[in-house]
Amino acid sequence: MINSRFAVAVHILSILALKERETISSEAIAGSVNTNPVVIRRILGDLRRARLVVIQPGAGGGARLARDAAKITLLEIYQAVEDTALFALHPQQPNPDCEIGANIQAVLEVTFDRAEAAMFRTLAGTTVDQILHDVLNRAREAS
Amino acid sequence: MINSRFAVAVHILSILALKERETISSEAIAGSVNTNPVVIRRILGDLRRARLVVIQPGAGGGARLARDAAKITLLEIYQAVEDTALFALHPQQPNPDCEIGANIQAVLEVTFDRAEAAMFRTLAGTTVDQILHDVLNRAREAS
DNA sequence: TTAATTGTAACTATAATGGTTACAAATAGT
DNA sequence: ACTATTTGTAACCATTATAGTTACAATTAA
Repeated sequence: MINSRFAVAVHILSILALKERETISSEAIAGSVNTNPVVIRRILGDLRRARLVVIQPGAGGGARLARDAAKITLLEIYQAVEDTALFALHPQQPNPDCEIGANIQAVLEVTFDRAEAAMFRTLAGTTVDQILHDVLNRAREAS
Repeated sequence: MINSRFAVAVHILSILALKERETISSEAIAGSVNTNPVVIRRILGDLRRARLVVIQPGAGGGARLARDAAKITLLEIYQAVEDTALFALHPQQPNPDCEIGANIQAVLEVTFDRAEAAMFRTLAGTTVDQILHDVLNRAREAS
């Protein structure tokens, strides 16, 4: 299972998209996500390194989007916060003296890459802007 | 990251596909996977419950495919050994008093389901038979 | 100068993961 | 009936991942 950092990262960027041009503190974001501000700052660090947000340190500081929300895809967010491959191979190297053991990992890698790529394509087809609009539509319908 | 049980399960079924109609013990499989037989038996238990293998207990017992390797897809294997959703949501419920917090999870679920479904479609397009043939082709090329 | 804020290290608690031992139950072969 | 083999599963262990927390130096606005 892909951990919650990705879900939280999308949440963070949706907040920044809503409050465009404002600078939002990790504490304010933590209030919406319902966690500790340090957890948010760690994820914001990944997003900053991926050039998705700009962070202003010091008093009155915080984060804002580095570019328009319509130009940030979920794939970019995923790659900013996840570094491992989607599928794990064997915990130990299989037996190289077995016909299957010697070759299964190379074959699985190709298959796994294809499956991961399919998932990536759908993430690349959704932007932060779209997420925000879906969220606001739901908020409107609920009221 | 999806754990190694899926990779090992595909490995197991490839062995059973190679030794069609034979009954293979968890110890023999463990020798190829390079792990403890109990680890194999646990995964075989999932595969049996999913009706992908048939297991013969007792002396001379072991596992064999429940049907032709060309009729077993990687998606069936994935669903046999994985029970959680691909993407985790937030560790804690987001703040329901925040417009974003109150609605982000419902929106993410839709998006995550689409991404997962795309991955599933590619897994459904590959069979154990194809994996086995790719493995054997590599084995031949390497010799 | 002060207060607010980030960045990061260090630590904790909990859960997931894979491996191991142990043993009852089932079964084949004699 | 006896023996040897094998599965199924519980119990436990070590390692790693995960998320949360405290603490504090560095940065910055006012």
